[in-house]
Amino acid sequence: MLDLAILGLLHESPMHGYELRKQLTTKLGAFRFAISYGSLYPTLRRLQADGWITEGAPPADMPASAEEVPLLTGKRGRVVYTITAEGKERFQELLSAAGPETYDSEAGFGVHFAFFARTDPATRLRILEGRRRRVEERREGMRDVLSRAAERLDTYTRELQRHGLEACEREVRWLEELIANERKGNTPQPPSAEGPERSS
Amino acid sequence: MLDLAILGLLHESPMHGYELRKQLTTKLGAFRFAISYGSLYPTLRRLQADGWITEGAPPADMPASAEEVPLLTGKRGRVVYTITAEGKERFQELLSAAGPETYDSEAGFGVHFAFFARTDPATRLRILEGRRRRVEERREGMRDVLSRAAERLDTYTRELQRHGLEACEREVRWLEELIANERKGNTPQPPSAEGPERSS
DNA sequence: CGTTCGATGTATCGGACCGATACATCGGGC
DNA sequence: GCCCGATGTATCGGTCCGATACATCGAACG
Repeated sequence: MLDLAILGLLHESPMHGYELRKQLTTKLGAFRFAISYGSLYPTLRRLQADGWITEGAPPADMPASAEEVPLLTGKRGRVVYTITAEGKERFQELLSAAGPETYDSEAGFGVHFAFFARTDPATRLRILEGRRRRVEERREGMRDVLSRAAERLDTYTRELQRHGLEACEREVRWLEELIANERKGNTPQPPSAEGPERSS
Repeated sequence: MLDLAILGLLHESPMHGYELRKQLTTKLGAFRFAISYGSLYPTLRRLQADGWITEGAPPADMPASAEEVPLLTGKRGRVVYTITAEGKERFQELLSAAGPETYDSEAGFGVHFAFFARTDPATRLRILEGRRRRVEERREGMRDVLSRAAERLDTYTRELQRHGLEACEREVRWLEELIANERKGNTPQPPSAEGPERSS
């Protein structure tokens, strides 16, 4: 899961750890995702041991990134990680492997979703529908609590449930829009201004 | 954090592990919280070693729960955990200790919030404002990404950010309602039907 | 000119927590 | 009589976090 995120970011451009972490928290952080160095560096070393990334700038057979690497590293920069060809294969493999862990955790879904542009349409749909089902289950659970046991809850607990339920309902609606868009054309969000959420 | 949750639930009524876990995921689960047995049982043993809970039914000086315990256990039930007097003190202590870890994690905030009915008003306000500040920071981060780097993101990543931003904005609004209510009267959510969120 | 300070950068350790798993018992359906 | 799903206790390996310790760089300030 962290593997996927790191490989995906390094696929776009080589980076060192610090920058990598920033991108992880900003680009993928929307859906609750913040990785600490205590996870990042061991993972980087493991990815390196498995041959999916290499330490040091691309070894001259990748001149395409010659314009970007210096921007990120200066020359004071320390360890720059670059994805290998095997790493790119591994990335695609992880992208398609959308098991239950993809839907269950916020972070897992967020990371997969962030790389949807490089995911094949069938997998995209599978992930979105799996996620929707998962959130619907959560929603039903909260509805049950609120309808069947509301009088046994104090005001704060009830308000907490109400807010959680509302968040679930919004997410389901969001997912349904995305699924509908996915089924129609491939274009997920046609350039119709920035206010399609005003429909409700 | 898990300590607080367990002590709070056992404060209401003695329970065994299985039931405890169900309550943890339903009552406190609204704000993302699901504990596994791999955390629950070691924590129970630690709480027991520290003298905050005891194994076995309440030792006869607590006849008040005589109606509830059999409902939960039958007589086939195994280990029933009961909070001690020291445990109740510890619970109050943890309730008031609202450090940054209270605002930072979803789970931490959710658990504290669920016990607001037993938290003093000053602490309630402190927690709500701390949480609001935290979510506002997240929100600003996402706004920056969307306004300053939107053209560098693909459609899916942008949509992910947009959805995350919207969720943050909703949560801030929710927190502000709660804070306003907290400042006015103590009654957090007066019985004005169930639709105060339609104001927007 | 030095020096202090915040941003950048690499790295590790203890511990919290998860996910899977193993087992055992109970009530009820077939 | 037998199996099966819900209830119930417990552990283990592994993932990830939070705190921390460093070291370097550019800029601000006296």
